[in-house]
Amino acid sequence: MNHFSRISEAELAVMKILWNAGGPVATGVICRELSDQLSWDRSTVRTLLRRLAEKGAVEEIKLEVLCYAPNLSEGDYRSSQTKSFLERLYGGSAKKLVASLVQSDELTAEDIQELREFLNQGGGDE
Amino acid sequence: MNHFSRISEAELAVMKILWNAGGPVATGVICRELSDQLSWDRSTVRTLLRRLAEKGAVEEIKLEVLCYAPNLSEGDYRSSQTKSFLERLYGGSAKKLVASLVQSDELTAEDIQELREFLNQGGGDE
DNA sequence: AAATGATGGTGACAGTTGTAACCTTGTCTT
DNA sequence: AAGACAAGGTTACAACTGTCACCATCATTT
Repeated sequence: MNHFSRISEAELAVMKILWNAGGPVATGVICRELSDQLSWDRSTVRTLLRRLAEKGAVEEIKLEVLCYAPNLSEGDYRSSQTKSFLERLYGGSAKKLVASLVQSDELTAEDIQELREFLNQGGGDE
Repeated sequence: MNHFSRISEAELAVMKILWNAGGPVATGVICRELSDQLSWDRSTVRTLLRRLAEKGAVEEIKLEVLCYAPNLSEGDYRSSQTKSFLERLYGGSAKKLVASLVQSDELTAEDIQELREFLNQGGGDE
């Protein structure tokens, strides 16, 4: 379930489009969107789509026209990436990560308050 | 200060050794350590060191023998990586990241307990 | 002295990633 | 019909990564 982990930076931008769309999206639509957003060439985007399909990260659907749909959810992807990121940089210590976030001002005082509440009420397991 | 961001996965293992050491570390020491830990060949490790030096991520120091020392701190690296990771996957919302950590089963009960304590005691600001 | 082992220099090679270009065919416009 | 476009197929190419191999030299051991 996580051998999709090898989604590259550029490929991720494509995935985001697919995640935001409800269903399958046509090649042309994806290309135009990324061309607008990031000035990527149609060829470039199609290469990324092809590679994602080869990796199994998206499904290629033949409708009127070629369409693509994600084979993994954004949530699942985020989870697996977060897990490996945590492992790689913080030796798996979520506390260290959060401490780092707090220290670098990525978390506002309100965020922290919210998180406290979140954790103190059923946020955790138990 | 963050054009070092392009440290690869394997290179990171080398950096960790350097970060853990107080001062410059000899090539041989690094190679032996990584050979033990990860069964990497001496050549492999030396290639990584060479590339890190080319990128400016480490300094090559000529003592009795070639030694290496990091050019950026682990903390700085973690910060910059965390920031970009946060941006890429959570649109910059640290709160979402933490919520995701808590919700997914990535954290053990103890992890969560630690986080609670961390946030409840001086963890936050104010 | 010859063999052994550590150190350093350099080259290589396949897989991944970013970034297209070129060509063909079907369709829509004029 | 002829030209302009969109869509799809295929190829390319350089930079980055993971993994070494080969070679020379210097010091140490036998």
